[in-house]
Amino acid sequence: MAKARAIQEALRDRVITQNRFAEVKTVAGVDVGFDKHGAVTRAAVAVLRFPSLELCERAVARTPTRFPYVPGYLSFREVPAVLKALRKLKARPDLILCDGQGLAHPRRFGLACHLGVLVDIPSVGVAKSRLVGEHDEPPREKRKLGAAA
DNA sequence: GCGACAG
DNA sequence: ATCTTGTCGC
Repeated sequence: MAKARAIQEALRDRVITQNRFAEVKTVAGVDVGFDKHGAVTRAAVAVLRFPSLELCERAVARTPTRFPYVPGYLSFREVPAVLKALRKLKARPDLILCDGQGLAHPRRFGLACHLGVLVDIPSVGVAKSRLVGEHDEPPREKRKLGAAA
């Protein structure tokens, strides 16, 4: 696990938070599942035209599972299969949405960051539940533009 | 030592 | 993630 930690720390410095004002014409959605009782990792990616959301292309890839699920290190388990699926695409998507956390990670380097850095494509983590931290319920009303942080 | 813990 | 019955809400 120390090795994974070292890789994580190194790649983290390549995360860019700035808006690069890229025009998003295609968005990729990625999710991972497992076959053979966890022995095989299976990643699927669907690329949609934005904002019409019509399907452009899709790809599925399988790789032998070589890393256990360890909170904080999920990317090491799922990223290999995702990279393989992305390599099958004809065109690189402009943005990637993936299951799991991105910056909301104890070391600010969740699955979305890890993937985004490796393929150099802006990515957003869309987790279904919380890894760490807590928050108050956001105000129902939208904050005024330009209001103080 | 105990509890929490993306997927 | 994966399995899986009963239950809840629209």
